[in-house]
Amino acid sequence: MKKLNSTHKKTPAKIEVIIMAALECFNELGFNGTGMNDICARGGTSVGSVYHHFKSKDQLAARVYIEGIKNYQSGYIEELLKHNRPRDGIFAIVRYHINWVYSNRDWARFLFRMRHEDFMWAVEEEFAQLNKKFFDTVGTWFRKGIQAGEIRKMSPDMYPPVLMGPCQEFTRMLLEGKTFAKQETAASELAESAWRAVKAV
Amino acid sequence: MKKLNSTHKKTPAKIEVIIMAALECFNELGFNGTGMNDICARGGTSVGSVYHHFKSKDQLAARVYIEGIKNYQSGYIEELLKHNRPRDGIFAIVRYHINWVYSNRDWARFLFRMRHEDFMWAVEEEFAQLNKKFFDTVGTWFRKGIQAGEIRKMSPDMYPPVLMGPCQEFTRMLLEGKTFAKQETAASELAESAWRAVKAV
DNA sequence: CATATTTTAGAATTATATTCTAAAATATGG
DNA sequence: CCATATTTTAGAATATAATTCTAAAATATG
Repeated sequence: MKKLNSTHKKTPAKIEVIIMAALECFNELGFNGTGMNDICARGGTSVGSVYHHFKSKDQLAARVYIEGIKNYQSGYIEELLKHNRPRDGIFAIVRYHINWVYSNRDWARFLFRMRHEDFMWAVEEEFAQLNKKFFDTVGTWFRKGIQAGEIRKMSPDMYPPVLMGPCQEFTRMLLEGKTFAKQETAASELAESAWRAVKAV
Repeated sequence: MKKLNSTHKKTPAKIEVIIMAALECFNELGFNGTGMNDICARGGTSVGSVYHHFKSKDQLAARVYIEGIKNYQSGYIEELLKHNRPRDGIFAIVRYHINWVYSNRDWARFLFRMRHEDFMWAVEEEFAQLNKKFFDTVGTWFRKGIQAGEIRKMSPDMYPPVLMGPCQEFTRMLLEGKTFAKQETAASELAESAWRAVKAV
């Protein structure tokens, strides 16, 4: 009559509820402004329950972050791999980034705001792993274009900032309410800029 | 025999000591990881004293931020105004940004990490003011180049991200230990990229 | 020098993240 | 379906750390 490590059927759903409640609270009240109370209230659950599923407030926030970054990265890779020519790939990922932020504002806001929070140490290892895989894939894709002479040579570390820096900054402004530029305009102008910055000619 | 609002001679020095102690603690231990205790210990002062000069931990952190951003922005403007040709100005500010980060790591780390912290609401107004003045000045400078046809036309909101986004991302990587690129290499490659992205031809 | 004001110090208070205990719910072998 | 080991929930108790408070010390100025 012994059982081990089984898990109740509704547990994954409950965890998801807590994560979404946490995401909303953190966005509305900030990390420090959010009490475990607030999360429990919004998720319709109890302190004990939350602590049963998550080791700490930090762990919880970190899980939220991982959830978001996974979604972003997987879509990014999927989009990139649809294309072969450097120019097409660059336009695609810039567009992807901007669209993703426009249609996942809550997640995007959380990812931007929390990128450097203390609690990220709670998932340092996992986060590094995700990033490594992500940058490896992207790097491999771009190497083709560089070797084919379609993308100009720079120190390898410069490509990510040059390509994605502008959309990062633009979407940051967007989420801070500092710009109301149209999605379409932004996407095409930033993609064009990125392409000019790296194309070989 | 009545006096009002006078201030002891050593007060400004003390405030500076507290600010530097706070900067170091926050960088080493994170905002939440830092106790008022830690700051007092490092600054050789007492809780009561710190609270006499700063309304709260949030206020203190926010003052540190403002101190740092003022230094960064004033140097930036000074550098930009030394130049007249768009290309020269762009090279100068990219270089300035990178050099500033290399030679003010502590401040830079703090500014990056804390940009979206809750406590920034404590100085929202002042921060907005600084940014407005900063962007106005920069905007005015660039408008010349655009009108002279040396810089291509884009939505106005795109210039800041296109010009500074790459160095922002690069220096972020630098502070996270994700790159060891040489200061000189980074500066020239990123400046060149920025110039290609916006030049008219 | 006298005294109003500012500054310092540290104890007391308050707020809130975390731990703990026990009850309720659930899964599974029989 | 039953018995029971395990997981999950709940909320009270505890611990930690920010903030407030009170009084003493230091300082500026008429």
